[in-house]
Amino acid sequence: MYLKNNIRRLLVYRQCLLKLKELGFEVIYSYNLGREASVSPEQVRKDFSKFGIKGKRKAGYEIDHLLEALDIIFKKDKDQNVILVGMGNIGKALSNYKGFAQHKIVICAAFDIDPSKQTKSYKIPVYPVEDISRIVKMYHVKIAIIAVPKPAAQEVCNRLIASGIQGIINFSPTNLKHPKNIFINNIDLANEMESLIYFTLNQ
Amino acid sequence: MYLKNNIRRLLVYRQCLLKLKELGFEVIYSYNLGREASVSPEQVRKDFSKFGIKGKRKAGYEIDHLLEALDIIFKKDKDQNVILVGMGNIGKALSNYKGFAQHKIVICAAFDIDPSKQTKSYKIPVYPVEDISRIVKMYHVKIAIIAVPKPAAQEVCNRLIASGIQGIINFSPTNLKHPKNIFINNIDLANEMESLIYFTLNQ
DNA sequence: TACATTTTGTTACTATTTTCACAATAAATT
DNA sequence: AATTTATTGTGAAAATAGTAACAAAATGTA
Ligand SMILES: NC(=O)c1ccc[n+]([C@@H]2O[C@H](COP(=O)([O-])OP(=O)(O)OC[C@H]3O[C@@H](n4cnc5c(N)ncnc54)[C@H](O)[C@@H]3O)[C@@H](O)[C@H]2O)c1
Ligand SMILES: NC(=O)c1ccc[n+]([C@@H]2O[C@H](COP(=O)([O-])OP(=O)(O)OC[C@H]3O[C@@H](n4cnc5c(N)ncnc54)[C@H](O)[C@@H]3O)[C@@H](O)[C@H]2O)c1
Repeated sequence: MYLKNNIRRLLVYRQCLLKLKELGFEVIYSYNLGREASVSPEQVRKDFSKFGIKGKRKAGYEIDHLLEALDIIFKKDKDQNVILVGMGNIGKALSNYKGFAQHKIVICAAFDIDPSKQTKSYKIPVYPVEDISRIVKMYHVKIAIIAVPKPAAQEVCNRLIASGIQGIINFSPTNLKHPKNIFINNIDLANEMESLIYFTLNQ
Repeated sequence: MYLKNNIRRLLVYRQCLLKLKELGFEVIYSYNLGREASVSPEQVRKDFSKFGIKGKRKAGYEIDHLLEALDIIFKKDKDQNVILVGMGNIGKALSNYKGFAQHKIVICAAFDIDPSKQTKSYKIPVYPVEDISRIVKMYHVKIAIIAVPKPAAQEVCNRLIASGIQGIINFSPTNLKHPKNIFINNIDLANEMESLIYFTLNQ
C-alpha cells in the first residue's frame, strides 16, 4: 500500500491540530482542519478513515482524540534517538534547533571528520566518525542525518548502514546507493528551490 | 496536468547527468541513468518523452543534449535572484552555501528584524524587513525563502506577497495562508524526519 | 544485403490517489 | 416526537501516476 502522501498529510494535520488546540478549539470539523492544512475536507476524512480514526457525525472530531491517535501512529510514546554526521553549516543549524524536542526527536550525538569540531562546546557531543558504530549500538539508534559534503556522502552512508542504521535523511545533493531495506529521504534544498522556481515561473 | 514528481525527477536526473559527465560519459542509456537516479528505465524515457526530449534508438541519449534541454526547461540561461528572510540558524547556513551558484540561484539579499544581524559581515547584505519591497522591486525578485520563527512567518509571508513575491520556500513549521496564484513549498524538517522514522520503523 | 540485436518511444494496462456523491446518523429545532 | 440540518464515512467515478509490452529504428554482423 502506497501511503506516502497520506503520512505526510497526517503530519501536517498534527501541526495544525496543535495550533488549533492552542487557539482554544476542542473539536474540529473536516473542513476546519482542511482549510488550515490546505487540503479538501473529503481528503481529511479519507485520510483519517484509512487509519481507522473516527469522528462523530454532525459533531466532528475531538482534537485530543485525534492527537492521541496520531501519537500512536507515529509512536510518540518515547523519544527517538537520531545521530548527525557533519557538523558544518547545516549540521550546526540542526543541532541548535529546539523544535525537534516537541516531536520527540533527539539528536543524541554528532560526528565529524574534522578534529576541531570534536569539542564539547556544542549542545550535543561531537565524536570522530570511527565512533559511529559504538554509539549507534549503545543508544540503539535507527536514524541518521547526513550533512557532509557531496564527495563524502556515499562513504558516510556505507558506514552508517554497516553500523546498523536503517533510515537516513540525506542533505547532500547526491543519490546514495543503498540496499533496498534501508530508507533514504533526500532533502535537496537546491532542487527544492529549482522546483519552486519552475512552478512559479511557469505560472 | 500534474507534473510534480516528473519535475522533481528531472532535477534528480540533472544532478546524475552532471556526475556521469564528470566521470567521462558522453552518452547514456535510460537504464544507466535510471540506476544512478534510482528510477526505472521506462520512467526515465517517459519523463523525457513528456518534455519532447529525444534520444536515438540503440544509441541512447547524449548527455550534453539532455543537459541543454534541462537548462531550457529550468531556464538556466540566467541567474535567478532570491531573497532570504531570517538570518538565524537556517538562514546563515543557506547564505553560506556555495552550491546554489551552479544552479544559477543567487541569494541577493537577506532581511532580519534584529538590528544586530543587519551588518555587512555576512556574505550577503542583511537589511531591515522594511526594505523588502524596495529590494524586491529593484532586483525583480520573484522568489523568497522564509526562515523566521513560526510566530513571525505569516506576517513575513504577507509582506513578501504584498511586495510582489510569487514563490516562497517556507522553513517554518506552519501552513501559510496565501492567495492561490502564489506558490509555496513547505520544507518542514521535523516532519521529514518523522515521515522517515515512520517508514523505517514500519519496515 | 539480409538478419540479429539493442534501445528508444509510445500505447495499452495496472495501480494508486483524489474527488464526488450520498446514505447514515447525530444534533438541533419545532 | 417528528422534522430539519449538519457532518461523517464510504463506495463509485475520475484523474493521475507508474509499469509493462512491443513495434520502430538504429546499429552491428554474417
Ligand atoms: N548549507 C546549505 O545551506 C546547504 C544547502 C543545500 C545543500 N547542502 C548540502 O548539505 C551538505 C552539508 O552542507 P554544509 O554547508 O553544512 O557543509 P559544510 O562544509 O559546512 O560542513 C560539512 C561538514 O562535514 C564534515 N565532514 C567532511 N567529510 C566528512 C566525513 N567523511 N565524515 C564526517 N564528517 C565529514 C566537515 O568537517 C564539515 O564540518 C552538503 O552536502 C551540501 O551540499 C547544504
Ligand atoms: N534550525 C533548524 O534546524 C530548523 C529545523 C526545522 C525547522 N526550522 C524552522 O526554521 C525557522 C528558522 O529556524 P532557525 O533555527 O534559523 O531560527 P532562529 O531563531 O535561529 O532564527 C530566526 C531569525 O529570524 C529573525 N526574525 C524573527 N522575527 C522576524 C521577522 N518578523 N522578520 C524578519 N526576521 C525575523 C530573528 O532575528 C532570527 O535571526 C523556524 O521557523 C524553525 O522552526 C529550523
